Amino acid sequence: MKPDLFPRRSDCPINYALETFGDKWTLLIIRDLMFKEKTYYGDFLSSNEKMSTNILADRLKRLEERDLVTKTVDENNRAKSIYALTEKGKDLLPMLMEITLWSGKYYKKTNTPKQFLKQLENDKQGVIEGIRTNWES
Amino acid sequence: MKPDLFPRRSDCPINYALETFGDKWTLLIIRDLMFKEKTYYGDFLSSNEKMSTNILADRLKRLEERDLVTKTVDENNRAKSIYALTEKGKDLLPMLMEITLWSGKYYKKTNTPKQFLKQLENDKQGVIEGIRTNWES
DNA sequence: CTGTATCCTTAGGGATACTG
DNA sequence: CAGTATCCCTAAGGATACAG
Repeated sequence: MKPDLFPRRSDCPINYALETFGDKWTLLIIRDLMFKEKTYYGDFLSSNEKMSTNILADRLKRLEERDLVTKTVDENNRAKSIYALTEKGKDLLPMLMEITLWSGKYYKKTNTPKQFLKQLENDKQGVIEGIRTNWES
Repeated sequence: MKPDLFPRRSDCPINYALETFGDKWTLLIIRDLMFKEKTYYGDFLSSNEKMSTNILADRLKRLEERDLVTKTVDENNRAKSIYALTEKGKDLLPMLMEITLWSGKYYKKTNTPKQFLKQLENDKQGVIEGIRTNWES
């Protein structure tokens, strides 16, 4: 793994996380990779939040630089790339689950089904498959 | 509790979280309130990340609007205010712990002691006191 | 010291055109 | 479709002055 050689405001772990994915867009890409099995450039563009192409390209590049995401050529269509989470990226799952639980508790309009939040609360391990099948677009 | 009446890009819970505290500064204030028991305006300014006064004022206002933080007059010195986490704010603790664990695994320079990360891993509940005593500034 | 306000520069990001 | 590039406006935010 590449060393992290980006300028930092401090050595605080919270700050490290913020400087790695702390903006209004990056975590949406992680979400799509983790829960929606999106893999192509166009997949990310089609999300509800409507991110623009320059932002997407920029964030994918940053995620690659920070070793959260890999970019490989699709052998079935060498004109496009497959984006995938690294171990470092996949390890954000527990954090994403906690975020989902928190939002589920306080954001009444969340599109995550109530019974699914309950299931998440009871079994925080090994739920990624459940997430993938239950998550609404 | 006030209803959430802010414009949203989507009803996704991850997106809700991003629109509530998804920027490079807000979570640092939450961190200071949660782990360092900072309560005054100047306390936040003195953190390592050196946020400027206009940013701090703006973020504190947003956090109040979103019911993560309360602002009350200090009866010992009525010229200053005491900032504190609401239940909604305190409920971010599990997420902050997961962030700390993740950064501890991948950010080698983190100032969080190794044995403390191990303790956090083993006992994710009821560790707030431990965090407060072990956290380095 | 607690905040607010202002000035000003840079970064974020929407729209869209363009290339392979 | 995948991805880059440009145009241009707005938001973020550093520095600093100022008021209570």
